[in-house]
Amino acid sequence: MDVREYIRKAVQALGAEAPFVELEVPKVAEHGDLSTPVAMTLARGLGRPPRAVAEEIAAVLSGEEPFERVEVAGPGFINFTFKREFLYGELGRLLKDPSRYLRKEMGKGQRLQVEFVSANPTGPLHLGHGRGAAVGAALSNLLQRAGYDVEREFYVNDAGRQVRLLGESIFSRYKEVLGLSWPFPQEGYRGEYVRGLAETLIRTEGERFKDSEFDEVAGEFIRFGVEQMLKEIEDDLRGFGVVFDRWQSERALYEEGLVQRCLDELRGKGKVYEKEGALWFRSTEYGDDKDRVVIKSDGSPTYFASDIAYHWYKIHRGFQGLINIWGADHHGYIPRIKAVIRALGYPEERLRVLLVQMVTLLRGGVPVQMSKRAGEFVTLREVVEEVGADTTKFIFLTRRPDSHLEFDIEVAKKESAENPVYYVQYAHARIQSIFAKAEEQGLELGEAAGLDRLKEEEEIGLIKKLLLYPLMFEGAVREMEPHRVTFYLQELAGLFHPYYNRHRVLGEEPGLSRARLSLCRAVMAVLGEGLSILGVTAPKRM
RNA sequence: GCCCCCUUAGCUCAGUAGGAUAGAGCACAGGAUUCCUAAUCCUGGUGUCAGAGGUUCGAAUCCUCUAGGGGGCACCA
Repeated sequence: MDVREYIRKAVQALGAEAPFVELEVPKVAEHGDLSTPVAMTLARGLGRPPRAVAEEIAAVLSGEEPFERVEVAGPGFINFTFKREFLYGELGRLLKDPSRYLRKEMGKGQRLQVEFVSANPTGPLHLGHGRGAAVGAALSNLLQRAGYDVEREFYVNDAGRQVRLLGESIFSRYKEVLGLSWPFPQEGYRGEYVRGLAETLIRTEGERFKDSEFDEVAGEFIRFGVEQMLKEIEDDLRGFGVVFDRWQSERALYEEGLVQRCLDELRGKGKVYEKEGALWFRSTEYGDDKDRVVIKSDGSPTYFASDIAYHWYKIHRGFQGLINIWGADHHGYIPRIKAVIRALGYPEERLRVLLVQMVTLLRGGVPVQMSKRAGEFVTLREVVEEVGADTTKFIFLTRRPDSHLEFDIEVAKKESAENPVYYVQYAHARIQSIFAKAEEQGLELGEAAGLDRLKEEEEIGLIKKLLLYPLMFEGAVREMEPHRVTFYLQELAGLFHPYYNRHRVLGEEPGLSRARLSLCRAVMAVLGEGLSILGVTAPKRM
């Protein structure tokens, strides 16, 4: 239903140009099925009153095939009402090839990389990581359906201080379990899982590190810890239904000389310089507050060094767009990384950073106390086990990522009967069940036919909503906002359930039943498509 | 001190690229099932869009200031 094309042509007939034709669904039914304020936007440039421009555009459009009525209203809106035959025709197209109708080609095979979660492999994933995972996965799915070639990547910070602290924490527990002692590192990881790791190590490696100093065996402890934690993280993510295409190790960036090569390139471009024994990156040249240290005066690299190399490497791997999904606490880091992109000679739009805000965990309205230092926190795994992956994801995806989220475990569970996710899934399951019944009754499903039998108000409403999916989809892709899908699905289910209650699909005269089955099939296809974007299951039975 | 994000109904949140009379769910009250799944449906009302200025035909949306909440400002990661 590309109404935009009609409008664009009509605008051109006036000798004007509309780079983007805004379309909206009017809040009031009297304003038609769809509306555009384009005349008002153009009026200024044309130096003419908005209503006059609107009248002229409307005059051109009123002859076009899809429209029953084209009206000018208010300050200069153009309101469209579709012909029934047009709606049936579009529904037929949707049914004929749902994925073609529902997945608008926007990416043209452009390669995009979405990097998300990227939690330090020093502990289990917590709920905040879960939010990033849900958003990242849904966004990736969304972009993929828009024709982008998407890679999902997890960046593993397996170099540097944090993993060393993990190693030493394990080492200390290792000694402790063996009845020896080793001072626990100041900022070590105090969670119970560290003791578990130490015990595992004793089981597999025995007591052979018993008399060692940490420095002698640091490499082994770090490698072991990282490996175990990564395994656990990957498991947790799988349990959450989130899978990555690629895991990029930070350590590998060093080992393969990529950090060095990248810094050399920057040096060649004059973007880094030596001062006071350290190597600095000229980020002020790109609007950052101050230049940033890349290599410290003791010769060791900062985190920034590998992050520079990492982004350099991503671009060199041929991605036209990089999307980073970060926790909001990293937002101060954005100007620095953008500066890197520009210093390397690429437009900063090459990188888009989406921030995901913090999650406050509640249980029955009371905040759950978490102490990172003491290693006490509620893990993603625990929440998924208690609440379920579908519900957890759905809750994450019913909020804008950049606003704080209160996640009340009790509410998420208690609501389970009236939880939004079930509301949507239930619509899907109900339709499945109608089909099962129809099959029992030997009713031919076959090709969509007799759609013009759908005359009930609820049916017309459903059809219109279905046909709006592409408009929603396009907006969600453009703005990279998967939560729009979530809201759309709730609205669609909100039209289906009343319809289901008021009208019967089966048991009507066969022609009508077949038409209604077709409508149901379309609703199911759209629900299924949307849920698959969100990574939420579409159950056949509930 | 400087910077970023947030503030919309009792609660949790939407509000699509500046558009018309600001919306859902929850909660609350009452009702619907001999019939395709009652995880459903129907009927009830709710707003100083944090506040004050500004930009314009038009602002919850853009700009400035103020208040409140969160986060960030290292040769930390």
